[in-house]
Formats: sequence, C-alpha cells, structure tokens
Amino acid sequence: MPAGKAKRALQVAQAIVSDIQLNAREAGDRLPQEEDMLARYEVARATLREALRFLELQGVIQLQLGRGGGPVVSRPQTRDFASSLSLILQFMDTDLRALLELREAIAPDMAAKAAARATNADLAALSDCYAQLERDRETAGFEETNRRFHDLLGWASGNPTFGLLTSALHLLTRDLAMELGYSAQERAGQLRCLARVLNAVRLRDADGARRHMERLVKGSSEYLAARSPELVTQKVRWGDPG
Amino acid sequence: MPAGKAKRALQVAQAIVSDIQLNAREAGDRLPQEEDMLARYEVARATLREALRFLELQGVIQLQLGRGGGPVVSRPQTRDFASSLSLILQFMDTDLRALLELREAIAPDMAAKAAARATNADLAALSDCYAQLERDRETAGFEETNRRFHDLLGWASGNPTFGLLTSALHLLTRDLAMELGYSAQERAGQLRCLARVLNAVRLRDADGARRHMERLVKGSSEYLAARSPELVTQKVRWGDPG
DNA sequence: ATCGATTAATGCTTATACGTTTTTATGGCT
DNA sequence: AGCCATAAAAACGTATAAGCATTAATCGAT
Repeated sequence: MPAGKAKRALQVAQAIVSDIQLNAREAGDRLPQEEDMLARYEVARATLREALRFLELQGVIQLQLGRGGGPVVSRPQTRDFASSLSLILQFMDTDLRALLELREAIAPDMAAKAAARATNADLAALSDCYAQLERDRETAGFEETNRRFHDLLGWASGNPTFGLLTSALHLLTRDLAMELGYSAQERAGQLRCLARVLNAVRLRDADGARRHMERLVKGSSEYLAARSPELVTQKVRWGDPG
Repeated sequence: MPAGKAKRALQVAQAIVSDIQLNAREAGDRLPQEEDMLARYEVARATLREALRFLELQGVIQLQLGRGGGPVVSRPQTRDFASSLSLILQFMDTDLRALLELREAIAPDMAAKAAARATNADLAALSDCYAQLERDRETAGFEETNRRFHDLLGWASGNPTFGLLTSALHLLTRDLAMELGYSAQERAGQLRCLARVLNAVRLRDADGARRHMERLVKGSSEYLAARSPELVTQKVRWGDPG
C-alpha cells in the first residue's frame, strides 16, 4: 500500500492546487515565480519543477517561458478529462457501443434539468447555436456545431458534470467515428429532434425535453450501428490529447 | 512554443502504453528500469519521470521503490479515475449536489441494463456482495461493500463505463460525507431497496430494477440533504492521489 | 528451517552549472 | 527627438552528478 508516504513532488502539487483554491486564483493569474516557491515549499528545484510539469500535464497551470514568465493558472479543459477517461477506458476494453449507451443514459436527464434551470442567457446561446446548425446542415462544420449544442445544453443544466461528461463522450465518439459521416436525411431527422428539445426547454417542459432527447440519441446510436456494425465494436484508444 | 516540447512527456507515456499493450504485459510485470528507458526513448530524466508519474496517477503503472523495484504494470482502478475526476471537478467548483444528481441520472439505467444482461456469474457475485452487506450493516465496512455492489452492478450491466462512473461518484461522495454517517434506519432502508433491485435483476425485470434503483439513489440524496443542508453545497476537492 | 542483520539495487531528492527565451535597456544612427 | 539594432538581464529549461531513502535479495547465526 503506497498510503504510507505520498511522493514529495505530488505533495507539492497538491499544496499548489490548495493555494490556488484558497487564494481564489482565476485563470490567467500568475503564481509566484520559482525562487519564491522554492522557499515557500522548501524543496529542491527539480522537485518543484516536477510538480509544476505534472500540473501542466493535468491542465491546471501553464508554464510560460522567458523573462516575466512563470506558472500561470489555467483551467483543466474537457479534453484533459477526455484524455484521462480514454486512457482508463482503453484498459477496460471499452467499445463505442458503451460510450453511446452512456450518452443515452445521461443526455435525457441533462435535457430535463436544462429545461428546469436554463437561464435566459443559456436560452439565447442555445437558440443561436441551433440557428447555426440549420445553416450548417450540409457543411463540414455540422458535427462541431452539433457538439457545441450539446455542450451548451450541459452547462444550461446547471450541473457542470453533465456538460463535462457529454462533451468528453462526444470527443471520444468523434475520434472513433471520424471517417463516417451522417447522411443528409439523418441530419434532417436530428435537426427535427433538436428543435423539439429546444422548444421543450423554452417551455420549461422537463419531461418533453427528456423524451425528445432520448429519441435523438437513441436514433443516432441506431443509425451508426446500422451504417457500420463494425464501428460500434471498435475499442477506445488513448489518443493524442493535443 | 512549449507545446511541442510539453507533449514530449505524453508521447513517451503513449509509447509506454503501446509497449504494454503490444507485449501483452499483465498486471505485475516489470517494465525496464529508468536507465534503460532513458536510452530507449532518448529523453531527459525529468521528461521520463514526468511520463511515469502521469501513468502512475492514472493507475497504469506503479512505481515501486527499492531493490528490484521500478515501474510495474498495474491496472487502472476506480480510485485512479476518481482522482482525475476530482481534480477537474475542483476547478469547476462542483459541489456534492452535482455528484448526487449525476448518480441519480446514471444508476437507474445501469440497473436496467444489468437486469437485461447479467450473467449467472454476475448474479452470483452480486448475491455474495449483498450477503456481506447484510453482515456489515452495522460495521465500518458497510460503505466500502456498498460501493463494491455498485461496481459489480456496473460490470453486470455489460457496460464498464456505468460501473466506473457510479463507483467513482460513490468514492467522491464518501470523501465529502465521511464525517456524516448513515443512521441505522437509513441503512436498513437502503438495504431493502438494494434487495428489491437485486431481485429485479434476478427476474430480468429491467423496468423494476430501474425504478427501485431510482428510489434508492433519490432517497439517499434526500437523506443527506435533510441531515446536513450545508454538506450538499460543499465543493469537491482533489484528494490524496496515493 | 527460521528469523534477523547485511548488502545491493533502485528510485527520490538535492545541488550545481549551463543553455534558451523573452523582456528591457542602452546607444548610435537618421 | 525618434527609431531600430544590439546587448544585458531576468526568468525558465535542460543536463549531470552525487548523496539519501527504501526495499528486496542474500547471508549467517541460532
């Protein structure tokens, strides 16, 4: 059991994270430079650097080079989480079908919560995004805009975890299903469902939003399974998170 | 641009993962020691150590100290994923309520899928776990066994992602609600619900399993909220990743 | 044969020196 | 005075070596 002693560098990393949290550091704020941190945490420079590089890998900070540079507070993004997720899923031999199922389980509840809690700003953003979706219905940007719509819906749900998960799942799914596009007919069907979801959210109709979203994601999964049966059995692989 | 260099550690990490998969390394196998890896990947020591640290936190390897030590292949466990999750959730200011909501969204579907797909081996494991739960109903081990039950249910659902998420959420919830135990009465109620879920799974009653699980997690959430209203607004914090 | 002390291998931390990148200041030229 | 180029400085980045800490393997005494 490694519970006996945590590694010094990780202890320092945790201390830095605590410091960021306690001092309410925002993204973009500069942290103390190396010299000051050396005195503050009483470690050697290599140890401090290991902690800093570790946090950089996790997306917590960014290291800027040159004079006036130093550690800058960042915010772990969806892709950082998606990277961690895909790594563990690779070792669990998870396939695309599992990802789609999870999305089917989460997305309807997310839509319901969004209907109950969306602010006016959320609604405006969703409407804008939907308008662009209709404009992009036959262009290559459709997928990205589609992902953004689900992302916005997640944030509108008032629960960051929904947005985090659905967005990460979308990224991983797209990694696997990249070569396979959607037909125009399928896209039209998706747009109809999305319109119904959006309308239900506007009307604060949680149950309607849930049902229409359920139909949307189920339809999407079935479409992929029908188009390419081998695709849904493809295993998740830890892709380059850059 | 540090982007090219910063990803070097990730490239090395990916190479190590590929090596593990290609050579079909099992958990417990030893990887080459640091010196050999330095020559193999032609990177600086700090970079290699960064890659190894990253993989250690993700649970892919363990770094064992001392003679005959070195990097040892492991298998990412739920707690490794929970650690990564908690780090990003901390920076999203996620509170306990959000975790509970997510669990409410996932657990019912997981139970339904388990009812549809559980093998006989799964059922046997679940029954054993439930029996131990009844034995542990008034001991400190109850929570851990409870978590294991959800983990098993996830595997029984045929979709590892369900088990991974619910189990990780359980761990994080427990970290926050540690001081606040469950009353004997509440535990008895949870046990009754679990028994109904287990029975529904045995009978292949997907809808029943979903309903009973929904009631279980909803009840658990409401219990916590009633016992300590401040608790559910507590923020997730990155716990000790050892 | 078993248990305890010794030894060796290995990662962890520290220490120091030098290289790189960016900002800032200087200084001569127009 | 104003402007561009070059040099200096401030900060991080990389590299190497040495000692410390920890643990497995080994050896020896009971």
